[in-house]
Amino acid sequence: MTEDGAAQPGLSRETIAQAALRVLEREGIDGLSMRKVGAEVGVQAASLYWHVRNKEQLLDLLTDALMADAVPPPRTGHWRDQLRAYCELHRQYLLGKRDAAKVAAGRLAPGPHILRLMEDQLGRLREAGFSAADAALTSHLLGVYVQGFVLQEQAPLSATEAMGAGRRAAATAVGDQFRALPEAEFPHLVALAGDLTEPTMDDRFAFGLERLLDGLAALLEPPTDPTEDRNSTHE
Amino acid sequence: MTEDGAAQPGLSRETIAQAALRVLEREGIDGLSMRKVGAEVGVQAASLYWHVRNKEQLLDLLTDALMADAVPPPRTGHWRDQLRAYCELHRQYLLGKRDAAKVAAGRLAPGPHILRLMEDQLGRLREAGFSAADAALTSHLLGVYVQGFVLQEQAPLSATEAMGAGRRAAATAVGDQFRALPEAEFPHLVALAGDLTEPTMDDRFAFGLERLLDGLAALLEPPTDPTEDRNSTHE
DNA sequence: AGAATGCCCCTAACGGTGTTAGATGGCAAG
DNA sequence: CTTGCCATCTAACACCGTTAGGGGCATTCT
Repeated sequence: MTEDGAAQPGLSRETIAQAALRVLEREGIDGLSMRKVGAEVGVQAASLYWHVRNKEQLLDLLTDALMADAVPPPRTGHWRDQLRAYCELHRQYLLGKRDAAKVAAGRLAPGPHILRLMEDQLGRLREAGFSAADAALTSHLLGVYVQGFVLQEQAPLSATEAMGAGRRAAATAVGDQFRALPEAEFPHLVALAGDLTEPTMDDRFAFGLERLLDGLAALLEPPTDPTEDRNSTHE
Repeated sequence: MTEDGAAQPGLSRETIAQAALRVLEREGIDGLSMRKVGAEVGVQAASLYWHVRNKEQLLDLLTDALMADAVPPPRTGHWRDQLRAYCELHRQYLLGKRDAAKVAAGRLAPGPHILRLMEDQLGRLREAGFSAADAALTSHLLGVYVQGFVLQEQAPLSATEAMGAGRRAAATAVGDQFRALPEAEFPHLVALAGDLTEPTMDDRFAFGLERLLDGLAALLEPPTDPTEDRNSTHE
């Protein structure tokens, strides 16, 4: 009854996820509705419910599809460089897709693509010398950091940014806002207004990442003084 | 015309934010609608738009209100202990309010309560000896970590958990799911299934936090070898 | 061959959503 | 008394996720 006739008769979860990906890129997460995804695959919205329990599950599929074409960094060099490259790549993949972080936010979707990446990362951690328990905890930790960071990075700067000002202009506007606070009550916010707003997102990401890697390195090669408790997890 | 008559004639942004907080606690973020918030303050939904530009701005207000009764830890002891207490408290406050992390996710809402906490935290970082730039970056970093972590922590475990199984039971179910993967393709996921699913959220949070604090400590007291580049930011 | 079964999509509808436009009442100032 | 602003109202629009039930089409069973 549809005018075009669906291209492929086989309408699978995978097809739907890729259609959702296209709609997401075009309309953003607020414009991603079941009706539009249905239209994208040439089908009524209600028909999607044959393949998918509800929208939440579709978003789970979409989250995994976001990582479909992610390829891990080369497996050479120091573990620290590998891990850094891994996290930077993860960030770049999220930034590359519209609203990716918001889609994936607080979603535990162990689909095939995400499992593939986890497996790869765990292998590197084990090779680097981390214990089984530490490797597992570290993998989770890095995932939390990258996701949490990009989520904040992709967020609009409240009222300022949407008005057409660029990211950088918006940042200085926030800086002025900090500087305008009552100095008696917020001395540090006033004094550090520049430091809080000037660093680029790349700077911030690198800073946190290096701190994390330092902390992990300390875990791998414990300090010379054996009396101090570093709260490491031994297997 | 309303049957009860609003308690207070003064209907301010603050009043609305607190009403939204009550609705959030009762219905969760998916049940938080303008109509329900309106009903909570004894007013039609459309009337809220006199005080608030749109729902997004109401959520900004709500995000700040979430931190209204947060009180920073005592200002005594090692900076490391203070910072740890700070992050644990931040996590506890988020966990204490229903869906708090989802509300605050990817939202830059520098309201009065959040500004108060930032100011306090920056002061401690400066006292600990961090440079202005490092203090600013560190504050951002810790915020990202806690928010990102709790966001994941408050997320439902996909299909498993909603069915009535507890958090712990759901975790072991996910563990079995990992163990059931093809061992040739996912050797580490199979081997580390237990390590990945057994740690409690408290364990995971503490692990990441200690790594971060280690990394920050290294930044504060640089290693003896001055040739190595630690990527610290000097002011 | 004919019947039955399941798959996959359809139409129609329900209750709810955010948001806007315009009318309405009350209260303060000129 | 009138003017005008503030704050709320009613009504409506377009859209949302989701469910119920119908029907065609292929395969399989008798």
